[in-house]
This record gives sequence, C-alpha cells and structure tokens, in this order.
Amino acid sequence: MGRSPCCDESGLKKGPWTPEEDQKLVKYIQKQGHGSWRALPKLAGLNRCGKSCRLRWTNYLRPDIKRGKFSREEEETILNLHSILGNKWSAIASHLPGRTDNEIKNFRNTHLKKKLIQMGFDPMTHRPRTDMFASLPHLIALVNLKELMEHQSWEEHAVRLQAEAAQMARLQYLQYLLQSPASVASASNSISGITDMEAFNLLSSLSSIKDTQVLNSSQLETPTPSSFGAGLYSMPFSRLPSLETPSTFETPSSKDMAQSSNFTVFSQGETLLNSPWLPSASSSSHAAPPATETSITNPADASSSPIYEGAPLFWPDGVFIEDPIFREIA
DNA sequence: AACTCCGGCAACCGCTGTTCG
DNA sequence: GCGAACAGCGGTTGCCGGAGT
Repeated sequence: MGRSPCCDESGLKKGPWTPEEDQKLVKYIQKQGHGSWRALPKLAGLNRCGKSCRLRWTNYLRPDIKRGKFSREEEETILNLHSILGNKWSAIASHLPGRTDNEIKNFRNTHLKKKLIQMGFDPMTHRPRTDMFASLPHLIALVNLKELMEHQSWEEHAVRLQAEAAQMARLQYLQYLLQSPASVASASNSISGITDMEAFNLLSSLSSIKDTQVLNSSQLETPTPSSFGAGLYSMPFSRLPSLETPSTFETPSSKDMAQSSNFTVFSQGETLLNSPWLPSASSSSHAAPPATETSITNPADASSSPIYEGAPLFWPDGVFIEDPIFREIA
C-alpha cells in the first residue's frame, strides 16, 4: 500500500515515555478523546508520532487496564485460547478484560512458553515434541493434566514430572530392548539378550507407575505384537493429536488387536478434561464404550507372565482412546 | 564490589485490512 | 478502480533490573 511509516518523520521522540508525556496524553484524551491519532500529538503538545501515542494509550495508560500478575484462570484461558486461535493476541485479549494483546503476548512468550517446554510440549504447535526424550514429560503431563487443573501448582507438578520421567526412561529402555531386531529373531524366552525374568524385573520396577495412573501404551514407540507376554501395543508419536485441532485419528480397535495378538483391552473411564473450548467425549466418536475385555491367548506367556491390562487414555481435547496399557493384575 | 548474564516487558517496526476522496 | 491515509495487529528489539559468579 506504499504508505510511509508515520514515525519516519524526523525530530519525533522515540523510546520510553516520561511521566510528563504520559500526563499530557492522558489529560488530552480524557478531555477531547483521541480522535485522529495522527493529529493527536500536535494537539496534545507531544513530540511523538500518533502511532506511538496510540500504543502508549492502549497498552499502558488506558484506565481500564488491569496490571499485575495473571491469575491461574487467566493463564488457563490464554493456554486454551492460544491452542485454538494461535497467535491471535487481540482475539485472545478480547476474552480477558483489562488485559492488552501486547501484555498477553509478552506473558505467553515468557512464562507460559517456558512452562510448555518444561512439560514437553512444542510451544508453537502444542504438539508433543518429536524427539523421544522430549516427548516423555509431555506424555506424562498429558495424563496428569487433570491434577494440574485441580489446583496443583506448576512447581509441584514439575517435581512430580521429573520423578515420573525417570520411570518413563526405564520403560523406554525396555521398549528399546523389545524392539531390537535381535528380539524378533530370538527364542521365545529371550529378548534382545535379556531373559524374560530380566524383562519382568524391569517391568516390576515400573509397576509403581500404575498407582499414578500415568502409564499407557501410547508411551511406547511402535507396536510389538506378541513379542512379549500379553503384548505391548503402542501409538506412534506421529499420531498424537494436537490441541490445536481436535483430532479424529484412529486407533486399532480392540478386535483388531485381539486378532493380531494377545491383548487385554479395558475401555472404561472418564474424560480428562471437559473443557468448554473443546468437544466433549460424549459427543465425539471416541466416546468411551462400555468396559470390555478380550482374552489373553498368548500360549507362551499367558499363564506365567505378569499381565498388563489396558486402561483408557484421554487427551486433553476429550478424545478417548481405547488402548491397552500396563495395568498389572496381581 | 564489580561484572556478566538473562528474563521480563515496554516500545518500535513493518505488514495488512479498511476507509475515504 | 486506484491510491493515500489510517488503524490495528503480530513480530522483534532493546533497555532495565535482578540473579549469579
């Protein structure tokens, strides 16, 4: 559109505003209204460009500006809206009375971005980060989100995530062993050079995870049908849904899994987050079906192995995933 | 005490959309 | 229909103060 920037005019002051300038601007606008921003500086006796005046007024001097720390509700609103709207700061600001788009943008880019990164999210896409280790805290955090929403502080949450990430690292290591080519060719009682007993011991060390209801099969990398015990199925990270676009991705049905291998499938639970911004589980195609269970038929291990049953996995957008996980039956 | 580093935030820059002559 | 003026928006910059060494 070929318009020269208004601030190109020489001699106009830039940089931080002084209290005197603020006072002039406020006085003038309270008396006359801002009218044309371009004309305002001269009329108000300011050596600034109109644009600078407008920004100063809208972002700082407006009487209805709310200063100070963002409340937890405001944080959640920003996160929710940003996951839906993206960087539409003005649109987000319209839902937060007294907050400016600039303030929200700054807050998000400093505080919330850091928190998302700590939790293993990509702060731009709200998707889990794709590198394996970065994904661990995200995956854990997803299932812990309910607690987070229930007044657990970020700090407490971070401490807990760290502990659980250590558990996940061990699980990933086990998965790595199970997936190695050697395991495919190996005898049924030996996996990647480790024995069933060793694998069981490793799994046993992870069993405390069930108490936190953190672990689920999607935290494993790829399907490993019948490679071990009751079978471990996993959802590749690339299929994880985005918060930005509530997904309708498909998971293998319990029937498919029962046919292909030996899974115990439980599918009972509640939605993790009934966010008003997102489709409810009951209205989605992933609504929780009645609890079902398929038989465990792996002839090699069904009677001797610890059995890990499925449990539901919920994403924050309310999507229900019917998926087997490690729920140990004593 | 002096220096460096880093995070937070106000302000600026440049682009886009709208209005108007 | 065209172009200039204007307002708004999102990205970026740079200053400042606090923390760390």
